[in-house]
Amino acid sequence: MTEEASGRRDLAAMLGPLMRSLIAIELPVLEAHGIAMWAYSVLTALSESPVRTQAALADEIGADKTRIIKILDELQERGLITREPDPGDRRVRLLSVTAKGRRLQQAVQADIHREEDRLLGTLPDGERQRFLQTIHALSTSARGE
Amino acid sequence: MTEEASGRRDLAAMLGPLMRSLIAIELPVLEAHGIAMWAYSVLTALSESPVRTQAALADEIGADKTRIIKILDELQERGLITREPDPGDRRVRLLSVTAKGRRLQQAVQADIHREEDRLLGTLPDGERQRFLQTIHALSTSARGE
DNA sequence: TATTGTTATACTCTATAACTATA
DNA sequence: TATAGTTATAGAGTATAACAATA
Repeated sequence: MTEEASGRRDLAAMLGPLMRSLIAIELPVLEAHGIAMWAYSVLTALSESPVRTQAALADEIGADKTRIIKILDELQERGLITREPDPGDRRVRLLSVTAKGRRLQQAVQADIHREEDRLLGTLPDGERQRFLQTIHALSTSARGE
Repeated sequence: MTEEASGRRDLAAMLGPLMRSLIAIELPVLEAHGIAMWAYSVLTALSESPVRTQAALADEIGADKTRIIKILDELQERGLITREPDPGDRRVRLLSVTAKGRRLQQAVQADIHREEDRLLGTLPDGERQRFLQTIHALSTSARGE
């Protein structure tokens, strides 16, 4: 028995190893596609919808506005995103994904989901769907902090 | 509609914000009890069961053997853990939690669970229990990587 | 020679603050 | 003056490699 009298384990203590496994799964996939993790995160966020300012994008992916600049530099240079000054307010940069960027994002995500499914395959059938829904609900409610 | 044609979002992309929320919840609690996050992680691991080598403990909490040394130094100095050379092999250090350490761990964990329950309170009733079970199953199966 | 724990070093990641350009 | 973006600097966190003690 590895369980304790205290009832249940901490959520973070359970999610930590899970996160490490997921990252270990993702890293080789990302490397195979020639893209770094945060860059993929940016690409995914922009694939969901364009963003008006870099600060908003940084906030959306849980990063700092200063941290994503070099990432955006590289993505733009590779033609994976566009990054244009807003004509209405030339201080802000309008960000969106290009067709090429979207194709890369979808290819990477398909591979990642395939690997994730192996991990989720250990779950009973109905549980898997419920779990994904619950995670989604919690993660979106967690953003409003 | 924030959803994409791609089906579902990445697990890591959903768990990331959730982890950040949990850490944001834990930090003030840990600070109030005067213990750092990794130190609490060590205390929790040793509260579940003693460990024979420091490397095994490090592995168990997902850290590096060199990283936990100063943490163990402090925990020992504060009388929260014991750390004795194994008489049978004096290279290894036998690690266990003291009564004082266990009391602290339980106090901190109680506070953390209380805060976590607020977050989980947004879930429908039955779903919450199922979610905890699934997370537990996945996290333990994730350790065998 | 192999292993445990330790220390020292270098490297990466991240946060803070200062700067520019626009408004 | 205030805001978006950028750059530079410093700090924390982490990994790598070398070392000492024991087997």
